[in-house]
Amino acid sequence: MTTINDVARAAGVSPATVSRVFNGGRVTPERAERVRRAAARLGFAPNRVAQSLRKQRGSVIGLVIPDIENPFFTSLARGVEDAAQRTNLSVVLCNTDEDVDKERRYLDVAVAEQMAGVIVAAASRTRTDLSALAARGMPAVAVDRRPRGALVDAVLVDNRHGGEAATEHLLERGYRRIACITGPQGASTSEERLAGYLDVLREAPGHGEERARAYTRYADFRVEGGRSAMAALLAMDEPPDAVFVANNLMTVGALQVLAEAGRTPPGFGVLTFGDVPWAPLVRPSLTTVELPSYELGRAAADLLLERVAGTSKPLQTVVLRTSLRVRDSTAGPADPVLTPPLGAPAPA
Amino acid sequence: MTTINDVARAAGVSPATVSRVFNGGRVTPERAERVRRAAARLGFAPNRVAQSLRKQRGSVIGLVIPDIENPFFTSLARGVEDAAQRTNLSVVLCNTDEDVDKERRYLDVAVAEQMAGVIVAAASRTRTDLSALAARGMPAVAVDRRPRGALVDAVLVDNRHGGEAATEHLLERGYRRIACITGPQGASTSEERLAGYLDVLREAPGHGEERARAYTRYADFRVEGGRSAMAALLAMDEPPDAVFVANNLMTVGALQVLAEAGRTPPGFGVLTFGDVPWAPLVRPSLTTVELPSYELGRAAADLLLERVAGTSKPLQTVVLRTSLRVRDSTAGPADPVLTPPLGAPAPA
DNA sequence: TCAGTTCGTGAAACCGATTTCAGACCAGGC
DNA sequence: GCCTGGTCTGAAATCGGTTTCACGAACTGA
Repeated sequence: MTTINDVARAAGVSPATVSRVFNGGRVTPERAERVRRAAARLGFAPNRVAQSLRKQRGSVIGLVIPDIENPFFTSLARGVEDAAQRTNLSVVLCNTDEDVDKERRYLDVAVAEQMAGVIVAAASRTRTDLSALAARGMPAVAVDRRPRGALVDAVLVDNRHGGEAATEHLLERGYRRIACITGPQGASTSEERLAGYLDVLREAPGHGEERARAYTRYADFRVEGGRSAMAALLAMDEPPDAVFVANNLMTVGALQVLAEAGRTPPGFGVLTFGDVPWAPLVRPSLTTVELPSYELGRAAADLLLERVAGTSKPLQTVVLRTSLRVRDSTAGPADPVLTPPLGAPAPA
Repeated sequence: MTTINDVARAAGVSPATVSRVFNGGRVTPERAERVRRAAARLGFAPNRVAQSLRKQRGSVIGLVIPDIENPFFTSLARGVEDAAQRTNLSVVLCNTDEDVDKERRYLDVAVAEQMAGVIVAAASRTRTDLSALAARGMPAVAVDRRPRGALVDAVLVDNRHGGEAATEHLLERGYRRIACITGPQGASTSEERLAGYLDVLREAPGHGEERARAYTRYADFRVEGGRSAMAALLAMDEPPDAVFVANNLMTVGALQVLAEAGRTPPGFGVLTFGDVPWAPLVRPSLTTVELPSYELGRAAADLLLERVAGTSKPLQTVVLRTSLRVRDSTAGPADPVLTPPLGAPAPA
């Protein structure tokens, strides 16, 4: 390892001068050039560990996400990375597996490694604790989910609006018994998406909140949870004819169960929240509430970079909109006799 | 930040003693207890940056992968993480996007951050350069792909065997014109899988190497590459009736094109290398050469941890076997009159 | 010409741990 | 009583940078 001292000796200057050359201090051009040449010749690259120790701040930012296998988060990660790329900070990914303990360990590592900052998609709204970071003065940005009481910047999705748009769409297409499979109770994302669903059905003639709640199932945002929730819905006395599923993984589970039961879209309406990757493979194509996952990461990184640079702006919350992408899985119910879709010709 | 000095003062001992308490030096039990209590009371956690600087070795290991959106690598990452979990090392993920420059930057970061070691799934066999790591004495393990000439431990997959098994299976099921979509030329994985395919067809009556090569297309391991390769194959004068696709993403592209052309499995045989996630959604289910992705990560981490611990074993290469998982997409050709599947009754 | 700036520079302190080294202390053997 | 050997301890050096501080030279304006 060639150090700053080696370079200094080779260039006939003091280490302080070398440091100044690389950090924008004032150095006469002639000396600076000598230093640069010596550095290049020796293949000098500053030891980031020593830098971090002295500056009391590292040059990596941590991105803490709950599920690396979910394309939503990988796309988000890509957004973060692209934003960081333009600075000299590197991004490292920490996967918590929705496990609060694992998450806490990673946050401890972030502190111990003196990371420049952290972007956190919290594993739990109530149990994720960002206060240790704040106490150490480490900038943090919450993304997708805002942990309760955390005094941090946040970049969120307008989940409620997404839930409303989804439900309205299913109503318009003539589905009569619209179910909802949402995530765990207590997760802000699931609660909000559910709230959007309830908002719409509460006011819809023939539906109402009570009925909507009867058609609601809580699951765990995972494939298996989607399976069992869908199975439970199909086992009802009066099973639903459409379902709004509050995340992409659960949709996969739901689709499996539907296929096994022979109830395929669009006869049985399926609308999913969040892009299902490989969606092009699914027949019929899936109507989706699209999440701006990449932009979410991008925006979070921009916010964090500002804080790292030392801005003293008041805390911000940015909310990004979802958009409904209509495809074939919600074309209309199998049995239009009972419930003609809007604008459909009357049955013969 | 409470430091080792704060703890020392609070416990009435020297910093050296505090360090010894936490690193297994000899300290009288009574003092050790005093130190531990003081540390707990002050919420002391050693500053990893300072540790790294002094020890000349950090406590994170870098996992450098080419495509974080590919479930193969996320599963591999999980294997690495689980193995590291049992030590006090943390894993950070670096996504290179198959981009050699980005990869080089990450490797530089690994050196500058004095990481304990790196596990690399190389972006390029010829252009990925691990020598800088070796020069700095940083342990490295190549996984899935071995960069040319790198003197490192490696954990690989028996791609050739997988390619053979796949091709044999398609032959046995009665397909007559078996194509292969493989990855980029020069990538060891694509070359080996192709080699397995050629091995089998070279000896197969009615096939032979020349014909097999005519049915071979090189693509880029991505969805779009799979699309265009499949389209090119279908446009041939005598299009294939089955395809062996050398990775999961390209299979997605190929399936799209096949669906659009109305040529669906198993009438058109499709066999994919590597688990397609969401595979349960695809009808018919896909016959697959399964890759031991998790175990790959696990084994690579174990190897790396040994090196980090300072073993002086000679370099190792571990090769893990693939296994053929037969499902419905290779049930037999659409037109068994021409080519009765083995054991099928003669057509009436 | 002289006081007052400004600029460039290197010596030295500093970040927070680990580790070496030398000394204090004690027990045991002669 | 003295020497030997072992154990425990703290002072100080060290890792590789950044930053403060003081100093000398050059420049400015009167």
